[in-house]
Amino acid sequence: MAVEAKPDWRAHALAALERAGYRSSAPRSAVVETMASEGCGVTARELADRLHGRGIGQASIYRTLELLDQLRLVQRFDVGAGVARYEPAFPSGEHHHHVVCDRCGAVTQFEDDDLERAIERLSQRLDFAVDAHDVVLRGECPACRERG
Amino acid sequence: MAVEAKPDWRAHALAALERAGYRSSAPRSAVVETMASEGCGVTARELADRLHGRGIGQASIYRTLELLDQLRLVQRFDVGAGVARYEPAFPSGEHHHHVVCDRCGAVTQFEDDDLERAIERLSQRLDFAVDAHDVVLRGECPACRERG
DNA sequence: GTGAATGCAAACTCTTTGCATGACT
DNA sequence: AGTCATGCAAAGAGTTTGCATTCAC
Repeated sequence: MAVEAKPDWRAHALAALERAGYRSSAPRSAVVETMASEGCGVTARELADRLHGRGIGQASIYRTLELLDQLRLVQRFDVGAGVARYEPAFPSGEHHHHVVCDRCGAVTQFEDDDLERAIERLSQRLDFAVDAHDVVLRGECPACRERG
Repeated sequence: MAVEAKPDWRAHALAALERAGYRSSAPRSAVVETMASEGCGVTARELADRLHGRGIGQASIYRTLELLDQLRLVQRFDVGAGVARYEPAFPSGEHHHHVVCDRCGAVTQFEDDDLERAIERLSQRLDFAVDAHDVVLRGECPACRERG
């Protein structure tokens, strides 16, 4: 738990917010703080549940997440079920994708250069100006497989 | 409009429902019918709006879509915004993925063998027993690009 | 006739918004 | 002081569920 997200996303995010002219406030800091320690695949509701005890309203959570998303400080993704998940995004542009367990809902991440290359080549032959992509794999996680 | 989905998904779907022991009913037929003619990327709400005039309740639409999804007769996917989209699925397993325009929301489909191969290779080195995948690209569609 | 399927409406969940209050610069 | 940002609560949108009724077999 509480493993710090790689380079120091927390500081990066707070600096970016200030640079963009947004005020520093308790809710914003708390969201950044929690996402930095929480890491991958947090939902707004989870953040809200955790931060409500500190007197932070859910509206601020959603507003902060929207803000962070606009500034490209977090990446938003869906694994179905109509709940948005968020995770820290790094300026380097490096990223990963997700595998979801159909039985227990567990979300794990992975990276794959071949996949990235295939998507890049593919993007060039499409009419669209592609600037982002999401890949979600579905299946059974190791734990559920063992359970039969 | 009303272009028939390739091999005859309509007949295939109705037969599969019957074979699985489900009763034939007006709502189920209407959903299959509409999806066959509508094709790619329909939302439950769109179906409901269209079929409500024929005295079909939205609950039946959702229930039928869930059923078709379980039987793998439709593929469900999300392009964000928290709305589920559905489209006919073929037993051959052949499928495609989607590009979404960030500006106007237009959804287009594409296929790519390289991409499929990359995902297959990748799936084998993961702990998960992967049995499905979704890929969503995002960007600007040709029309929006021209508009600047 | 009997049980499955339906339609309606209410309930739920996630997310967004209006507005008065409070906080940062 | 002047705004920007917050919290609360209500409103929205999409989807699910309970239940009496209807329909397929």
